[in-house]
Parts: sequence; C-alpha cells; structure tokens
Amino acid sequence: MATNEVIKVLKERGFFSQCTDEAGLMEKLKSPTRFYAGFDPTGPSLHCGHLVPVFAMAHMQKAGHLPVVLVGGGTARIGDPSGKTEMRQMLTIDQIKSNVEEFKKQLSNFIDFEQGGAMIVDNADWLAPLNYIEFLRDIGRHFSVNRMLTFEAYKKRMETGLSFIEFNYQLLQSYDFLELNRKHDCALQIGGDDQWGNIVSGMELIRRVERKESYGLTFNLVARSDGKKMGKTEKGAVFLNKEMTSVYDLFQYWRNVDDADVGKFLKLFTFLPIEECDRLGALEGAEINAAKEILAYEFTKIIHGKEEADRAREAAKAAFTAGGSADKSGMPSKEYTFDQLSEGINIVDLFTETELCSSKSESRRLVTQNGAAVNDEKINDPNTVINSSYITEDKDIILKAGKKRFFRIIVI
RNA sequence: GGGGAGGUUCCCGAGCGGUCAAAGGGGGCAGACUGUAAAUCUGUUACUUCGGUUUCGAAGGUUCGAAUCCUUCUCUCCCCA
Repeated sequence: MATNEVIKVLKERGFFSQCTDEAGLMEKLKSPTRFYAGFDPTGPSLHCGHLVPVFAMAHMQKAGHLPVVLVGGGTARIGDPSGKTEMRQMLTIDQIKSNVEEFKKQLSNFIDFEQGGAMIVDNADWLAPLNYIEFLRDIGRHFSVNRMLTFEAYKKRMETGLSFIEFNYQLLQSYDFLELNRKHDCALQIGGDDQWGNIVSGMELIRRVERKESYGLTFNLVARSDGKKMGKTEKGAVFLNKEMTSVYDLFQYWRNVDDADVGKFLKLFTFLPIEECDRLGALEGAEINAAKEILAYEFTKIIHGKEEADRAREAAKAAFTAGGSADKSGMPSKEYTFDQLSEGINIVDLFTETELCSSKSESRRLVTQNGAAVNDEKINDPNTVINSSYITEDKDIILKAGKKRFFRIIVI
C-alpha cells in the first residue's frame, strides 16, 4: 500500500471530515510523515469517546507514518473551550501526572511505540517553563483577537461567558504544533472536528514563524444515532481502564449499540476489512445481533486482549442464552461463603451489596416493579430471603436486574 | 466602583409562608412488545432500621411552621463607569 493511500482508507472508514489542503497532503504523505494528535489528560482514563483519533493514528502508522502522541499535561491545566459549555475544573499537578501515565499505557494498545519513529510527548515539558512576556512577544503577536473571535468555538462561548485563560488555549495548542514542527519536523496535526480552529491556527503560526507549510486533518465527531455522545452512558463515560469499566460492561456497551450504528462503528472502531464491516452492518432483523457481537468482541480484544474478550463474550452468552453451559467467569461476581448464605440475606440487601442497585430504595423499587430475578425466576416480594436453597449446581446464584444486568454470586 | 437579574432535586425549569421530597419536560430505571435493536405505551425516579431522616448556593434570624420573609456571605450573568 502506498503511504498516502491512508487518506483513502480514512475516507472509506468514515473518519475523514476536513483537510486544510488535500492535494498537498496527498503529496506530502507519499513519504513517511510525522504527525500528531493531542489528548488532554483531564480524567484518570481514556474513554470510548477519545478513540476516533486514536484509531486514525493506528491506521496512519500502519501506512508507514510516524505518530506522535501529545499528552497535554500542560494544557490540561487550562481547558479547551471548544464544544464545552462550561469551564473545566482545575486539576492538581499530581493528578495530571498520574493521568498521563495511564494514557500512555492505554495508547500503547493502539500505537506501537517500540517501532522507530513513534513517540509520546508531554507538552508540560515546554509549556510549563514558558515565560509570559517572551511568549506574548514571540507567539502572542501572531494572533489576532478579531480573527479568533470569528471561530465558532468562541462565538458560542460569547453567549455563556469565556474566561481569559480558556481564550488562551488556542495559543498554547498552536504553540504545541510549532514546537513539534521545529523539534521533530512534525508536519500534520489530526484531531476531531472540534479541533479545526485550533489546528488551523497552529498551521498559521508555523507559516508565520517558520515559513513552512504544514497540514491539518480532522475527523467526524461520532455521535450515536440516538444522538447521545459516543462512549457515554447515563452512568458516565465508558472507560478503557478495567477497574473503572469492567471488561464485561465494556463488551456489553458495544454489544448494545443501535442497529443503525453497527456498520459505522465496525469501520471506525475495529480493524476488520471494510468489506466485512459493510457486510455485517447490512444484516437485517435479528441477524444483526451477530454483527454486534463481533463489534463488541473485536473492540474488547483490542483494549483488553483476546483472553479477556473471550471471557466477556462467554459470560454474555451465559447470561443471555438460557440453559447454556457457557463459561460464566467473566460475569461481574462476588464471593459469599456457604455460611453467609445459610443464614440468608434479604433480597433488597443482596441487590444493594452486589452493586446492581445503588441504594436500598432503588433495590426495593426494582423488586417491587418486578424487575429482579434470581436464577431466572422473578421475585417481587421485597421480604424474600435468599438462602442456601437457591444455590445452583454450579455453586453459584445468578442475580438479574432488569433484562440486561447480571451478577453472579459464587459460593465458597 | 455603581445598578439590576439570578443560583431549586441527574439536566432544563415552575414554585414565592403551611396541602412541597417540591409542577412540567428531558434523561434514567422498570414493565409490556421484541432481536440483549429502534419506535411506542405504562409505571417509576432523595435516603431510610418504613417510625422517620436529610434536601431547594452557604451561614445565621423571624415564625407554631420557610425553597418561599429578613440579615450577612458567596458565585454567575447583564447594564453603567
């Protein structure tokens, strides 16, 4: 594959949104090119919503280009106003540091840092020591407030209020691009569509200061067809860290995407061949469930490895297929001693203890509304006591909340 | 610095002395229908040892009784300088 064919791949897979100079970039990408995308470590883990640029980077690397992952240890201390309606809360420096470490670890699932050329950098390294006066004089002079105010990102914030510190975010991101261009000859910045303004202004800065051409490429902001943000559930983001989102839950998140999104997501969030993604996405009726399972499996495999993905898939099968002998070990679980169960535990307490419900009121409500089941039998009396008589042949008890949430009690 | 408007339960947003754990909508959860889909309909949505207990920016105060009145503080937005 020619190294510039990646553009075609990105287009076909649904990444490509805008490019500052497509013909020029095609030419540039004929030879291995260093490019970067930035991630602000404002949380303790990456989540599914971060992943479009990450997958794009992986495709780029496969095509022979040299990825630079920029972790915004410096910019995280400010907050990007684009697309946000509220100012970001400030993080402590220690928090940011530990977030940066976690990001590095997670990104190495996608990007091979062993290979020459790929690298990860932290912009705190050059932003933190900046001198205000010098920065204003050398960098700030190239920015026009009038022009900045024409950017969509700022226009929106003019309504709700924009602090000066956030207004400066664009300068810092532009400076990042300049810095990477100078130090590593990085000629391309990629990112979500909301980054367009920031990317363009970085290019302009490079042109003014270095008299060099650089490129920008943005990706579609992926929304689910129900309009919700990608990778978010009502309970919060779906994280890649398995302490925060269990492997099983991650699997289930993708297993439950909307029909209309399956083909699109396969292309964006797996590395399966395009034709395969299209074929799977076109399945109709109940058949599309097979495609969803593949999506969930492939995705989980990338993040947590084959073994964990297998377990999650088996656990889901065990939960949703009646009477199966599938392996239940991937299901969320907790151990109870035989003695504890002999004494008996009230069903409301049990559902709360297992975190299927977050409070007893909620648990009671669930039971009363006929949403709770033990070993597939509905129980709607909140006074029911679960004791050893419920233990199955497999030495476990399967709790079910609603139709989709399962929990396994393992008897020891 | 001066003047004005405002901070209500997950979100938006009513309430402006008791009938308020607080209308309505959104979202969520559950039930029916299904394909572990969507759409739709129904119920539900602070916590609880089910006696009660904490909620309406924060702290005080008035009152038998406050989200609602008063004082101070705090934050946000708008106008003037």
